[in-house]
Amino acid sequence: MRSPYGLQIIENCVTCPVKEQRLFCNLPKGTLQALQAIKSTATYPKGAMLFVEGQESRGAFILCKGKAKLYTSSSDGRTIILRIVQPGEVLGLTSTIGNKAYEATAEMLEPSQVNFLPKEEFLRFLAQHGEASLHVGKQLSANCASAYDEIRCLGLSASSTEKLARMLLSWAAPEMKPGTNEARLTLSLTHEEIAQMIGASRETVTRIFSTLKKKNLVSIKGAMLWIRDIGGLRRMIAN
Amino acid sequence: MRSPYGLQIIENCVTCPVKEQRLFCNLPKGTLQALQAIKSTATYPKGAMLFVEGQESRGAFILCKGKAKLYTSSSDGRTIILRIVQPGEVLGLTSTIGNKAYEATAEMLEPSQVNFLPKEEFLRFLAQHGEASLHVGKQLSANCASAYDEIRCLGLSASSTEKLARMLLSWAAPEMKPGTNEARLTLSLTHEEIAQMIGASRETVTRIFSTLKKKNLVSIKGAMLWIRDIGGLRRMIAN
DNA sequence: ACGATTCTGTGACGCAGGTCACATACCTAT
DNA sequence: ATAGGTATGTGACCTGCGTCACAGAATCGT
Repeated sequence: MRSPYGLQIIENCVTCPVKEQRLFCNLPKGTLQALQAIKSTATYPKGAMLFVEGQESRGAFILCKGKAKLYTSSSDGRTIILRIVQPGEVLGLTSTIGNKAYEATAEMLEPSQVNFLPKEEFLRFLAQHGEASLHVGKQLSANCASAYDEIRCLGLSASSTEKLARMLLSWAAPEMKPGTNEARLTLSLTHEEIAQMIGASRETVTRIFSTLKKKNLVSIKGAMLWIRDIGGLRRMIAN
Repeated sequence: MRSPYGLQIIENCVTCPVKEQRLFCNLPKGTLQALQAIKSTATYPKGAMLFVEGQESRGAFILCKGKAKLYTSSSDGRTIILRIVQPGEVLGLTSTIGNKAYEATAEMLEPSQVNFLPKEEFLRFLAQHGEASLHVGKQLSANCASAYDEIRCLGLSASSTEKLARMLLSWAAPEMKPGTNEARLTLSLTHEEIAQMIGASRETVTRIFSTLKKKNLVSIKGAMLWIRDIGGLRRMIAN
């Protein structure tokens, strides 16, 4: 089946072709069947919001395809991005488990497929499937780890340049083969959004990219970012 | 039984007088007995470290009495405090569940009692007691929430004054009776440590406290901090 | 009770980066 | 193409706060 936005839908969790690579979805068959029974699938366009900060939690969302950003804002318009959510991760888990209001807003960065798990059914499902509780634990644990990484980035950096370098390196990490001093990655965020991840202004991000290019540490064509000198970037952060 | 440092030890989890008020310890009797069987109790002086960032995780620690700080440092000496751990909370849970190295250092702020749960036994215990897994989830969920709060504080604040105001208000929150415009609390952290929580320098913290006193928003005698005007403090943060 | 640490308070100085104000480049739709 | 919106690039200005350098207070250990 095909949805709007040209998205190929994954209908069935049990036969999902990529479940093994995923933090939450890699469950035994019986458990997946139970999950399949309570989930409902939907697709969203870019810019759609799964939930908004402060809403009472309705349940959790498994991101099957696409990307999302999770952010909070202050009333004076400032925004900080808590994390970028990748396929296979679960959104709204903290609030659903803790039975609290959503602590952030989830907005799609691309056309995406999402499986919704209503709170009541999901909690009942967890109570009956100990295996799944463990996966919830692992997902929450990963959320914590990434939150701590962000705190490290925000708190330990002496300058915005350092924060940006940290970010680029953390993005490059998955693509990096040991031995090479280069990495290629497509950056799907705008300078504005990058600024919101590192707690800086949009102009500062633009300026830092300029000086990085000038120093031949990176080069950019369109959405393509080449890191030419990973060692050089590393030397910019005091770690 | 009494330990060094004049600490009255809680020997038995099953008969623990305060377990109900605690996030993790409020478990059914049978589960608590199983927990009791695998835990080992120890006491630590101020300054002792339960674990150090980067060590392979040995297990989780329940803080029964006392307080601890959880922090990471960069190699150039900068330090950021991730959170202050209160009695009844579990330390090292993220790393133990995620089976990764400890992502922070845990250091006692006061003489403390700690129950240690070795990794293997703890994971086996969780597999056998679904109820406990839920409590683990709740603790992890609380950890995430507090990490997100810290990110909000670091990222959304326009100034260090705002960050400090946020911190004071979050500390005051539990003590506050609705209607009053005052709160009293004892601050057990040094200016240096407060600075490490909000990502500022020690001098800045001292200076901000000076101006807050000058504006009659707070007053300080020794470790006692009176917030005289909660509304005034709130008006300092853009939220 | 003693010095020895460890905390707190304050001045002087410099610069990183926020803000404002534009100019230009890039998409997307009609 | 053309236009309207969004993203990027860059200069000018100014201020918050980090750093250094001390001095006084408080706390600790023996």
